[in-house]
Amino acid sequence: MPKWKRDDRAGLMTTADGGSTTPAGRDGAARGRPAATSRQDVARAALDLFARQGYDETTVDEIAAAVGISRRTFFRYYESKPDVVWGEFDAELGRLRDRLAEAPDSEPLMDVLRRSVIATNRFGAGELDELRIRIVLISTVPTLVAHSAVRYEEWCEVVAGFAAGRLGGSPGDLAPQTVARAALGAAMAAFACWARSEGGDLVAEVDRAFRLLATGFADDGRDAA
Amino acid sequence: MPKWKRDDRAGLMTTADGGSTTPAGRDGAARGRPAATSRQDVARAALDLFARQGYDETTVDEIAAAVGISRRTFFRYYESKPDVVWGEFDAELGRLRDRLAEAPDSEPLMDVLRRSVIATNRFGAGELDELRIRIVLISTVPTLVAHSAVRYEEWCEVVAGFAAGRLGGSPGDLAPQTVARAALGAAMAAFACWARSEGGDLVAEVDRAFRLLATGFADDGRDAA
DNA sequence: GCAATTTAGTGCACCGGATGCCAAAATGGA
DNA sequence: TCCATTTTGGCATCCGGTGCACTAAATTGC
Repeated sequence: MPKWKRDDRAGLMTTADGGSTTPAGRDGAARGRPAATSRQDVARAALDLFARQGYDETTVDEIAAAVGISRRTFFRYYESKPDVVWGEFDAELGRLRDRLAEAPDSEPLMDVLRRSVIATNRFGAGELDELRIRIVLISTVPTLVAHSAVRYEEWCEVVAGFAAGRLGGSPGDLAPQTVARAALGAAMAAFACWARSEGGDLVAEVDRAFRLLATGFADDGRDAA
Repeated sequence: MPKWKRDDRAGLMTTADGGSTTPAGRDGAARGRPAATSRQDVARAALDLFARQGYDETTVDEIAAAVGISRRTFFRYYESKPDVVWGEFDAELGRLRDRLAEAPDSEPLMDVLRRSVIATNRFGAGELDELRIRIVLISTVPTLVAHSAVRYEEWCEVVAGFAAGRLGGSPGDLAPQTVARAALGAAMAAFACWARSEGGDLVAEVDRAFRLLATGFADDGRDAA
């Protein structure tokens, strides 16, 4: 039995770098050798290369060279090349989970969902340019589209858990799953549309998409509000 | 303006093996060297191995050995390892496109969608076992979840095209995109639920999911019909 | 000032998927 | 028999990713 390599990436943390081996996970008194760079710096260099020469045309070695670390070290900052584009997704997902949990029971399911998704995606004006680059990459480069699916799966689990609490039954049941995956679809559509267009408003797009979803498409798309 | 460099694997055929380099694409008079095996045989051997020892634990070399071809030849039958699990998806997608196009304008959007998705997924009793294996793999093995996203993207394009025709505007607009991705979500939820449970009815699950979606979730999930 | 400890970085070997290239095999037909 | 045609197969190569052993730099306590 060779048994090289199992997948076993089960251990995901809710907050960014939850005490793992990743460097740059320090705040106060720095003990051992200081980190040569930071996740941010790596991401900046990588995104820059991606924008200039394309994602698939940029090798990990190039990114590593650009920030002055070795290839091996790159993989200590990010688990994989696609992860650079996703950035601090884990933390964001945790915030979404919290918001959903804190919502009052009186508030309708879809309202909570729309409000929470919007709230976890409020970005400052300075962040929007980079966000757009990230989203365009994620939604157009096949390699990234593929990798992203795993992230979306985590997102769906969170939403399905919340929906199951509201609708009854377990998160794996059809209704919560349908709600979760449809909500994901709405969010993806909104983000992609925003990223592709020039001067749009992200929040407005997300809002529209979720209201469309809540109303249902039975009336052939004449949306209220 | 940076160039985003698309992958450019655009050349996908609608019918299985539309004259590409893939072997086994012959029907009548065989001229050159005969193909050593068929896509079906490769798929059977591969799925068998996947079921017994797991997807990630099965290498392409093992599959190739099982059907008695070389590793290199395997990649002529299937573009990639995940593609084996997806099988003849391209053909199915083509049929969906046709059905959507043929639907009468009088029929409501969501009805057409539900009916067409169900129609393209009617399987004989003998095919259900294999289908279940495929779907369980696709929806649980991370590698396959990832790869599948690219296929789903193609599916969404077809549905968005149809929705744009009904709603007006271009397929890239928010409304058609939201419809398409939400529909995809419903379909995925239905398939996954069916595959995980034992004695369920696939058609019934898809029907339920799409009706749920059409109604909208605004009323907190008390579904009609 | 000096070990011990802690943390980060590095080099190397190796795996597995995927691709391009070219030669070898197997067939039908002139 | 020789040729065109088509598939196969081996080989080299690329790239992402991982395990392992080892080195480098900093802090703490003596």
